[in-house]
Amino acid sequence: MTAPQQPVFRALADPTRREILQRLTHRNMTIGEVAAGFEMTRAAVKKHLTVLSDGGLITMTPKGREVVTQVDPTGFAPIRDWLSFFDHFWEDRLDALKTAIEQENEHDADDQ
Amino acid sequence: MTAPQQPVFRALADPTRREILQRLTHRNMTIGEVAAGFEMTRAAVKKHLTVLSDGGLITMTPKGREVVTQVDPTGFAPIRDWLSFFDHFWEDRLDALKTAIEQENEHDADDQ
DNA sequence: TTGACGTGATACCAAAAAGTATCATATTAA
DNA sequence: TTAATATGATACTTTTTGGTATCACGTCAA
Repeated sequence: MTAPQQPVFRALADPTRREILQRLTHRNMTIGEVAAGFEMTRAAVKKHLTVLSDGGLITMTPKGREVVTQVDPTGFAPIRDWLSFFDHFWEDRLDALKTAIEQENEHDADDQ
Repeated sequence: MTAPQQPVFRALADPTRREILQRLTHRNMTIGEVAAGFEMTRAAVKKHLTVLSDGGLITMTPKGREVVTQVDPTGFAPIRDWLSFFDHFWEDRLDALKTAIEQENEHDADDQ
């Protein structure tokens, strides 16, 4: 169970892709609709969508001759998990700091 | 107050840099010590450290002729903030879904 | 059925990023 | 002081990535 989070971080590294994600939260869109919202070509936008899909952040569902793209909330899990590692770390650090301060205070009391 | 998060996402996009971050949580290290833990050259590792620093994820403090690198917990804030946008979105969506289900149940009761 | 429409796929280009090699500079220790 | 050490800085190579252009294919509508 180790680190297949590269596709997710890769997907989020580009500002256009992050923008696409935000827009898709408002409403699901076909590939053409997403592309219409950007200055670049359809092919470029579709590449971004593929990267987002590879990262598990969106799903692409064929519907007739169109393809509906929508955000997949579960795709964010790997990032959250990775970040939680640091959360635990900070908690432990803070606990240690707290303990140290308490002991320091006890010593101060002893000194008096 | 909008979106200077590109450097952070950029910094996290590379697996070597994420690995460096994790190792730095165990103990602060000089540039040389960090570099010693990887197969690549010092120059390459130092580049990664620069990117991490630009992203605000680590601090680099000169100490004599050495430079001590350490994780900066506050640097993670931009990502968390960005992710929180989606959190709120999901919450709202769930609330809407819950309301819809409740109304659905009321209709069912009416039908009986 | 035929043509327009939405998408898939491929080849190609340019810029950014990852990495190496090399040399310069400052600091520490013998 | 001198030599070893740690880092800074620059130039260069290679790979990845973001982007365009083009054409093929399936689907829908007149």
